[in-house]
Amino acid sequence: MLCEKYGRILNGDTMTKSNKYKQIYQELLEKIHKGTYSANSIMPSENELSEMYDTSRETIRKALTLLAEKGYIQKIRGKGSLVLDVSKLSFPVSGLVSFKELQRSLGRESRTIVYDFGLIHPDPWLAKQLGVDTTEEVWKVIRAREIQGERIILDKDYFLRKHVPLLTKEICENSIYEYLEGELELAISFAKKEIVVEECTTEDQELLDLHNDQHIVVVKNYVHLEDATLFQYTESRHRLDKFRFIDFARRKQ
Amino acid sequence: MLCEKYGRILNGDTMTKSNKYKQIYQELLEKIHKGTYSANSIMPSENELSEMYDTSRETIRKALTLLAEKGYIQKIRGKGSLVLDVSKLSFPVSGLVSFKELQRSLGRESRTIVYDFGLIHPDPWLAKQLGVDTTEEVWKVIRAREIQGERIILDKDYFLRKHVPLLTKEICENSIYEYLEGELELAISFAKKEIVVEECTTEDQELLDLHNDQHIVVVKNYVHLEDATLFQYTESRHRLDKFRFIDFARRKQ
DNA sequence: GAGTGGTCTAGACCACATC
DNA sequence: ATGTGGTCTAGACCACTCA
Repeated sequence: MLCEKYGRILNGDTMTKSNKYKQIYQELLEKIHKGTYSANSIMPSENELSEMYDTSRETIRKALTLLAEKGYIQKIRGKGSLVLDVSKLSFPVSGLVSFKELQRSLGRESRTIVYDFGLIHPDPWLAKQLGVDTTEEVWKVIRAREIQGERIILDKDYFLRKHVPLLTKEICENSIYEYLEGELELAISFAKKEIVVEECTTEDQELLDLHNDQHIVVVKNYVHLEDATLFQYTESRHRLDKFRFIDFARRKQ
Repeated sequence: MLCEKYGRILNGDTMTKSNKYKQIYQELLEKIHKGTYSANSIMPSENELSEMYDTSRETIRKALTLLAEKGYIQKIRGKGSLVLDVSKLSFPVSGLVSFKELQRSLGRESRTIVYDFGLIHPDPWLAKQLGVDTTEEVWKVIRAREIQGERIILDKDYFLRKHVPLLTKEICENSIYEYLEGELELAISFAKKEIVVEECTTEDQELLDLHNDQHIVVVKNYVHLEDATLFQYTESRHRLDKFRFIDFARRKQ
């Protein structure tokens, strides 16, 4: 039975947490990607799945709810769970998607240029954004993202030092998020994102390859930890013609 | 006990569905807004709530999960459910927010100008967007949204006639969404939103009050019904300086 | 009428935080 | 040691779809 497999995975060396419904979610997702459960067909019912995975129906439902929230299936009452067309949804979705993930999924050549990097004391505006006072120590990182030879995105990151003791230029050249989640195991919980269009600053013009654009798309990110404290403020400044944002919203309530 | 109250509400004339956890969600939300559960304090525990509402803990958890997904509380393991600062989250969040809701929440004077309205057969491009062929009948609605005397947003809506038999100019001048959900009780299920910046068309320049802008922010919306069929495609074209998008993303998995 | 997903229950054990 | 939220179970009834 499949349950044995989960047992082994869960109790193996690499896994730290048991999470049957997440394991089942991963397995089902694989089957959708491989076409075992093909687009526009109905998946096995919740009762069938709970037998197949030797678990309770509520646990299967948690796994299916995850799939539905991420847009892989659509549950239809009285009929079953419809597998949606994955190929149409492969683009990463709103939320905490990092630059590296984005590039990987698009398969493009990219490079990161670190312009500025160090510890500062925030000015009053930044202190307010971060919800601290101006005596706090803050990491400041200014990076340009180069895609196919053009500097497209200017990322300005500010982290609270008390949450991130050490940061190096090498880390900034790769993915800060990967470092934070992988090395520090910081628990990023939720983020507020705000998208507006602003007029270009001289900094934008110096650090990016703009084509006489007057404007720039600014994505502001406020990232919170699991205890609900704010620990990062980021501005991601995108050239107009290369900006794209996709959001997959599911009706709640 | 409170449960009696729910019993009455649920079995009353106006309610059609019993949904204990949604009722509890509404009650708790009210208490948060009223300050009974104040910002930065810990709510009653799940066990306490399940006694208070005379229900099982899993049902309380469903209500709390709703609150957390919408950003009103933050659950912290071992500690409790932290009430977040509602005043900072009052702006409508990503998803299926209609123009009317948005204006209402901002309290601004606004007007809708219907430029074009009628039944068409889609051209090949639109047919592809909607996932039908060119023989299908489609409602086409072109509206400008005027805020404080300036035409800021150009909305281009396309609905499949087979899902929306009747549409009038009056409905378009108000909220189509309210009509669809209120009158037709259409079950809108999920939407994909895409935000890009495009060059202005002559149509944009004619129908909006642009200030020599070369570009315009385009929000493309693909709206699906509960049976996963696509039934609406919308383009919302915003003047650069008035565009704002807010997204509240919660970490999943 | 049989099968589906949606809701609900009354337990249970766990990891974690606090005292 | 106690209390918290996170997970899981084995039932149950409901509204809905479809033959």
